[in-house]
Order: sequence, then C-alpha cells, then structure tokens
Amino acid sequence: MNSTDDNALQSAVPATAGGLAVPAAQARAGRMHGAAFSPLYRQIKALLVQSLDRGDWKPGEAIPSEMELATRFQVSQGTVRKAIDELAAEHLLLRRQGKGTFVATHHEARVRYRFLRLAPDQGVPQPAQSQVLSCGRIRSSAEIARALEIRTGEQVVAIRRVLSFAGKATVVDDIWLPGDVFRGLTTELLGSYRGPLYGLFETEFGVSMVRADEKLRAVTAGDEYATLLQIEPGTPLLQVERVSHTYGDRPMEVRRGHYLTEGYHYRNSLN
Amino acid sequence: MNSTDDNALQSAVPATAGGLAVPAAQARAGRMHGAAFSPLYRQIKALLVQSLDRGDWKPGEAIPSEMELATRFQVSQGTVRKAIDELAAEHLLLRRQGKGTFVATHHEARVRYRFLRLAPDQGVPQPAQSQVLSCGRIRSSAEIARALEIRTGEQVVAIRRVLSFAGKATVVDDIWLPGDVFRGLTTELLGSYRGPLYGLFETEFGVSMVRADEKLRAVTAGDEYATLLQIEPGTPLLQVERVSHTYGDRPMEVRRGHYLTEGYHYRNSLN
DNA sequence: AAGTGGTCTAGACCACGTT
DNA sequence: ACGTGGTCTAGACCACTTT
Repeated sequence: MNSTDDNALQSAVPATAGGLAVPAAQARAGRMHGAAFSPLYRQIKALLVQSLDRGDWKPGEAIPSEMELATRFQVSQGTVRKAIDELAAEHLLLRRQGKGTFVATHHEARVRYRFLRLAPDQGVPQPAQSQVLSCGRIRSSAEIARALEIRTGEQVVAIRRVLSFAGKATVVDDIWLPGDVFRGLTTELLGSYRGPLYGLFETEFGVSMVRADEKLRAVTAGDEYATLLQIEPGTPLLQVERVSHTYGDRPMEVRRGHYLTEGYHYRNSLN
Repeated sequence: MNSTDDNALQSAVPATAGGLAVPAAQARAGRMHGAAFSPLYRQIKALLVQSLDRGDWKPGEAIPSEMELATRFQVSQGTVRKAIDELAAEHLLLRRQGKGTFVATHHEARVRYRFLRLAPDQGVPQPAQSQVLSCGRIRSSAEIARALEIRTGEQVVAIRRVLSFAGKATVVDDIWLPGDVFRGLTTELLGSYRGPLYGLFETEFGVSMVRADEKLRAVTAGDEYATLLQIEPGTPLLQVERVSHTYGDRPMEVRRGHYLTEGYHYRNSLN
C-alpha cells in the first residue's frame, strides 16, 4: 500500500466515509498550534467508531487485526493500538489475546451488569424476568424530545415493563425510543425475545448502547406503582432516570425506572 | 542500558522497600508460564503505589520525571509511561504536559465532585456547608468492623454531620473511621477545617481516598432524620452506604449518608 | 534554551489460541 | 507453524511550560 503519500489516511478510508476535514498527514507533519489539533491515533479512533456506527463490523464479530488496520491507514501498529486501547477502555471493543479484537455486544454476561446496577444484598445476581405491559407509539413530550434530541411531538415508542427477580416484581420501567429508528418494535417482538433489551436493540435495530447517564432520586410509590409492584402505597422507591447513548454519543433511549430496594440495592463504584 | 542485568529493578528500589518477590528481570526474561506472570510496567506501577503509600511524594507534589524514574528502575521510558498511564486513569496521579506528573489531591475542584455525586436539578453544584454534630470514639459494631477489616470491638471514630446547600439541610452523614489511624481527630479539628473531609484526611492523617464502593437504597425518614433535615417523617430519602479505600485498596472509611433528593439528584454515569 | 509530558515509529520478542 | 494481541525497547520529534 504505497499511495502518493500525501493524505495517505484519507485515501485509505472507504469511499462511504467521504472526506476528512483534517487528514492524518497533517498531524504527522506537526502543524496546527493553538488550533483543534488532534493526534493521529484519535483520528484513527474516530474512523473506527465510524465503521462501528456504519455496521461494517457487527457486535460480537472480530474487527481486522492491528497489522491489517495499520497498513490500511498507513500508520504504525502502535498508533492503531493506542486507538483501540481507548475504545477497549470505553467498552466499545473487547480485546482477546491470541484471538483478535471484537465488537462489544450486550449478549454477554460481562457487559450485561454494566447497565443493570440492581444487585441482591446477599448472593449473586440472578437473571430478571421481564413482562411487557404495553408498547405503543405516541407523540413525544417536550421533556422526552429534549433528551432524545428530536422535535417535540415527533413519534416515539413508549414501553412499560416490569422486571421480577425470583418471581418478585421489583422494577417498573418506562422506556421511550425514537420512533423512526425503532420502526417495527411491537409488544409481540418484545415478548418473544429472551435476554436483555439492549441485545434486542442490537440485533433487530442495529442500535448499540455504549454509555448512559443516570439521575437517581428517592420517591414514594403512588397507587400506580404500588399496584404494579404489589406493595403498599407510600413505600419508598428508587427512581432512576436514564439517557442511553449509541456510538457517536447520540441519545437513543430515555428510561425511567422505579426500583424496589428491599433486599436489593443499586451498586456503584466511585473511581 | 547495560547493567549487570540480573535484578536490575530490585537493586534500584529504595532500601526501605525491601526485597521484591518477583524482580523485574524475571518478567523481562520471559519466564513463568501458567503462573502469576505480571508484566514489567505493572511491577513498576506497584512500586509507584508503594511510594505513594509511604508518602515519598505528598498529594499535590510532583513525582520524579519519567526519564528519572526510567533510569532509577533501569527500564525504558515507555515502560514507566505505561505504569503512570494506568495510575493516571485511576486518578492516583495527574499528568500535566510540560509541567510534570502530580499526586492527586482532594484539595481540587476537579477531584471533589468525583466523590460527591449529589447535584442540583438545575444550575451548577454549589459548595456545601458542613456542620459536625458529634465526633467520638466507640467500639466498632460487627458490621462496621467487617467493612473496615478490623476486629469487632476495636476502637473507631464515629462522626455525624449535616451538609447544607444554600442554607438548606440536605444530607446527614454517619461516618466511621479506624481509631488507630485517625488518632487525634476531634470535633474541634473538624470544625476548624474548611474544605472537603477527604482533604483533611490527606493533610492531617496522610490518608488518601482513592476509590469507593456504594450501595444505594430508597428509605423513608424516621423521626431522627426528619428532625435533622427539618422535613416530615415519612419523606423518602436516598440512603448511600459507602466504603472508601486508600492506596492498596485498603478500606479506611465507612459512611452512611441520607440524601434529601428534592431539587437534587444523585448523578451517575454508566460506561 | 531546557525540561516536561505527548505522539509516532520500527523492530524484537513473549503469551495465547488455532490450525 | 502461524496469526493474534501484549510487552519492551530506543530514538525522533512535537507541544507545553518555565527559565
């Protein structure tokens, strides 16, 4: 792979990616002083995220080897490695020595409990049973629209479900998804699916959740939640508001959960 | 880099560190197959943590330059760099280009809000006022002892305080600390101190908190907390149980907080 | 100008898994 | 035996800060 050298990276990019504002050669040359300077490995990283976003490599699949990518982008293996290092640290990729580097997927025990923080006070986490109560299309409220970065009134999918552990109803989730992306999501599809919701999003809609922000509050159960969770009204519940993001940090889900924290807790680690 | 080769790392270690079980040369030579193999940079990392733990470099101070450490440990700069990279990722060290690498300290805005996750629903976080209600020595309960990895009945410092934001009491914290480490901690010392508690622990007791695990639950306020927070009994509160760790992952604090989440929330990020 | 961390390269070798 | 990621090295140069 010996191009005419200038813009080596750019020319190596698949045609669909279009032109880069700042070709890699520029960073290599060492220009740009007070400006937007971004090192080569970050440009490589951005290209890799683009490929993930485009679905060039699917969740669970291996991406090309470091050497392959290095020759493709006309950089050293070390530079590719540093790009992949960051993506692995962010859990977008998963390295397995001797085997390759794989696209992270929610169809794995490891990754599952990154997003389900409710754990039993004693014993090990048990898989939850999900019961979908409703799933329909509505016009988004201003609040949901803002969080999803769509226009107020645009169509969203609204889901309500109950999660149970060992037969005991523990979580009520209300979920909102952008309607145009999740076309064809129905109660039946949800009901027929085994495994985590984010796994379904991956395989059925090509949406990989990568990061989420949560806001937690303590509230008391009103009649509605009390009935759903079979508890007394006034029982304290942990309210969890979540906005989940896919590859380009694009918000793709809003979720409001109400957790019954009796015998369970929300675990967190401060680093 | 031509020493007499064997045990280059070990001989470079300050005398106080004593002998290493596995000298660096072993990793370099490439022995140890199914065994406990640990790469060179992790051994360097462990040595750096030892130095931090011994207080060779105090919070806020610069550690020696990468080149300096590389010659001291008889490894390449890249190996030292990788060790420091991990410590920086874990927030034990802080890199500042052109200036040096510094020991992380809680006397900084950046690091403060890593451990205080309560944020206002609108606006930017305001500094909290702390009012210490009590501070005394008691025998540890079995529960606290287990968390602090001390014997039941051993002396612990017990602190109760209230945090207020803009004059409104919002948090009640109960804190337990191992008595032998926090000798001389009194209500007066706590009262005379400005700034975060973990800053005081650093400067007065040489204890740097590095990581914490939390368990969150929703509870309702009893008469005690209701009085302290000037709210109605039965108001929902966010209960936060925290175990904080210092260098070497040694537990050094148990804390049970009760947060009033009206106008405030506990923010979290799932990566 | 000098010193620090940050990037990039090229090559050697090791550990792990598959063929 | 081969291909993958993982480690380690040595050297060049860049970006940032201070002298």
